[in-house]
Amino acid sequence: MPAHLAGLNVHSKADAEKDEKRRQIFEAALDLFWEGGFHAAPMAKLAQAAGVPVGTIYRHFENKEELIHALYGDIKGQRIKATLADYDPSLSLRERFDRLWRNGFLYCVEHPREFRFAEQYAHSPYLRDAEKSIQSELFEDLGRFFAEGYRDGVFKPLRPEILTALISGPMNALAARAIARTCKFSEEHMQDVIDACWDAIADRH
Amino acid sequence: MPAHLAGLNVHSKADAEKDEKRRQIFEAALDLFWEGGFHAAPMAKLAQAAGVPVGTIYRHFENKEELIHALYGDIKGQRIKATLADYDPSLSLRERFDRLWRNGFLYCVEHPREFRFAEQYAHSPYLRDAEKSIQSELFEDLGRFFAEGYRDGVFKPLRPEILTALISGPMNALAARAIARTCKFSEEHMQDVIDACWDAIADRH
Amino acid sequence: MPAHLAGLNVHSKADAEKDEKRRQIFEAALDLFWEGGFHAAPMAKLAQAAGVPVGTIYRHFENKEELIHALYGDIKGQRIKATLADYDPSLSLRERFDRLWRNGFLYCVEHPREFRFAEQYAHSPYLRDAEKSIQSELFEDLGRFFAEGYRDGVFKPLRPEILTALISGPMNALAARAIARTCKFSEEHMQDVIDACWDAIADRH
Amino acid sequence: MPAHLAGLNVHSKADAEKDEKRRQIFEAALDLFWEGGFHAAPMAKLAQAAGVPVGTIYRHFENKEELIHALYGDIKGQRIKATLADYDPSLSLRERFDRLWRNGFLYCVEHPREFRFAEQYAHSPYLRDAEKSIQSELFEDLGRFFAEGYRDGVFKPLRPEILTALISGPMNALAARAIARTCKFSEEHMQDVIDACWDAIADRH
DNA sequence: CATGAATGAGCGTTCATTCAT
DNA sequence: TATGAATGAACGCTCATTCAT
Repeated sequence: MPAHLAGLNVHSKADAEKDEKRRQIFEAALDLFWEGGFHAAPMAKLAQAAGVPVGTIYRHFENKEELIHALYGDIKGQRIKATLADYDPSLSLRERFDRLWRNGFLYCVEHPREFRFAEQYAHSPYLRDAEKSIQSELFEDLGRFFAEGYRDGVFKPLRPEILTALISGPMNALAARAIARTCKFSEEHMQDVIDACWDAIADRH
Repeated sequence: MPAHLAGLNVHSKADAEKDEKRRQIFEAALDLFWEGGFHAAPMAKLAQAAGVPVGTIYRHFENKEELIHALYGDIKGQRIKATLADYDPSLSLRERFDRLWRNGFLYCVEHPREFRFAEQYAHSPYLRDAEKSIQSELFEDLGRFFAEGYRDGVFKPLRPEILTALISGPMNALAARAIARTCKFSEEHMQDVIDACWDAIADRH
Repeated sequence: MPAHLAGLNVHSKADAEKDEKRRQIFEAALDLFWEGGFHAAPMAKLAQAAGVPVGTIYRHFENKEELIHALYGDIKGQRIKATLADYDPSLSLRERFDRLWRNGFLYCVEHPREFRFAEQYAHSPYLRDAEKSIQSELFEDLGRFFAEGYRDGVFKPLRPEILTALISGPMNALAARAIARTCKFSEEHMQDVIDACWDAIADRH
Repeated sequence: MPAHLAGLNVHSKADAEKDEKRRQIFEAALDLFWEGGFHAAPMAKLAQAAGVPVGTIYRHFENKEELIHALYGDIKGQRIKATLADYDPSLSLRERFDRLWRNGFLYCVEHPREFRFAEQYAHSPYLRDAEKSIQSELFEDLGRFFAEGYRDGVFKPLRPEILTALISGPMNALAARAIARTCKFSEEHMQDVIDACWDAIADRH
């Protein structure tokens, strides 16, 4: 690679290594947090579990708190990405709803460490700074999805926060149960819940 | 009180004082937990805020963890009690549902410290022992309420955990928002949400 | 008992009760010290094990340290008493030696709690005040025993402390082993050791 | 040292520093334990006396108990080493016995802090794990010494534990006295005691 | 006199962060 | 730049002793 183009490269070898370290630290954190919450993870233990020296963590994150915020941001992004993975605007609203719910729920159930951490974080005093870290581009599809539902009179004329609560409230509650009991919901159960959530938000006129 | 009845009194003066201390400690804990979570409340600070010496806390609770478990149990009981405060089996299922939801939601919104603590606890690694602390008598009414709904075909034939998630999921999510924003939902909003939750669980055949 | 003689009674009923309490406390202390040394015995635990209220211990002993000193004095007295139990000045020196050694050793082995406590005490910083608590009358026989041995040229002309060390040194060391291994020395073994100790102190000219 | 041999050095500079710290901590512990036993030495005080921060102690020893065990092991090794310092298999058994006893005794008397600590430890509830820490190689000479004595019929046919008790029992008892009184035994006294111990173990047929 | 709940100084230990190498 | 030993404030908890009842 010519020297004058080096700067254009988004991912140099050094960057790749940096990302790799970051990933390792996140993984180690998820493992330790899963086992015993934020407290069960002293930085030294975290570093060892991640296979990096303690000092290295501080080169990637200003301090423990920032590491936690960053991890939350990362997971939030992943969850949204997974939720929208196969989003197809050409499908009907109802079909899109099904997919979105199913995707979101499956992400939680298939990423228990991530889900549990996010729940813990979201209900802890760390939450404050959270809103900043949303990758807003990902929300565009969701925004259009809601707008369409309102426009066509398919959704009840309730504030978006309320619709969101009617959807993600049950989703999170059931994901937590599914994880705690380590028994996956059957496909049929899941469809029942999706239908129920749809009933909650759909306007029957 | 006649002397010959003194022995029948469940609460002696000493017991009353003990309860009073317990209350003070719980109150101090709620204040400090509200401000900064479990960590922001060292036992010494807690003791000072409660106006008791450190050692006294340990006469009431085996250790910090048990204090937290006990506080959760206490709040859980309060919430259930508040939810069922004016439960009237002679009302229609729908009317009872409205009251239950409203009562539960208002308890959360009117007891933000208690609600936030309970949410934090429920999503933390402390959760494990929680189930034990349920005062099961209080659940009897709720049990009958669900049973009646199933029997009459008013509720969808879904497992009770699912119905519960469809009700308390949105309730908690909205209470958290209401508290965080420190703006109460209007009466009208609340009724909309109750209706939506009813739609989620009600069987339309 | 006529009232005017009450004062002459060394042991009134109250005194007897006092002794009984004292005994209970000593017993509880020996049990707890045996299990885990001085530290494993908080005053509250001690009181509970003794079946008396905490305050009562402080009516019998100024503080924990004095209780320990008193217990040591008590045991020291018991051991000397047991050692001299069947002392008979009319026997030969050698016969008396055998009995003394045997008695002393058996006291240790048969009172492991007392022995272990005394050893622990004697090698701890508590020792300082110990010498005071000897009941000197009991030593008279021993004093005469040694004096006789020196006078008749049966014992080596060494300072009494040295003779004592030559006798009680091995006795304590072996008692400790016997207790730790929970296997009693056989009669034959014991006689061998007594003979060896005698060889150590006896002057062969 | 030539550069190509540097790697062969068992003790790097860092190791040397570590040993130095360890020594400082041991020294401080001996000073404080001498003055008032295990209790008179809170970790903070210990750290200050050793001239290191508290945390540093915990980098060298898992906890206070392990520090005490390690100190005991260290002293035990020193004592054995001192006892065998000039061991010469070509000397007669009796000459070797004299040297061993004298060396052992002098170590105690010349290292009063070490001796007192070891005695305290050996009679405390800590003892349990002690046996592990013996440097067994050092015992080889002693083992051969005893074996030779038995083989040649010089020693009484008693179990080694008994012979040991007959030797070290008086040694420790006298060392404790010598230290407590801070008056050294004269050379003559010491020889008398050595002779007495020899009489205790030697078989006269 | 008898009681045992109350007290709070003091303990052993942890761990986020720094900085000499 | 990379490392991980060093740091010490802060924590949860204990327990000898007191004193109101």
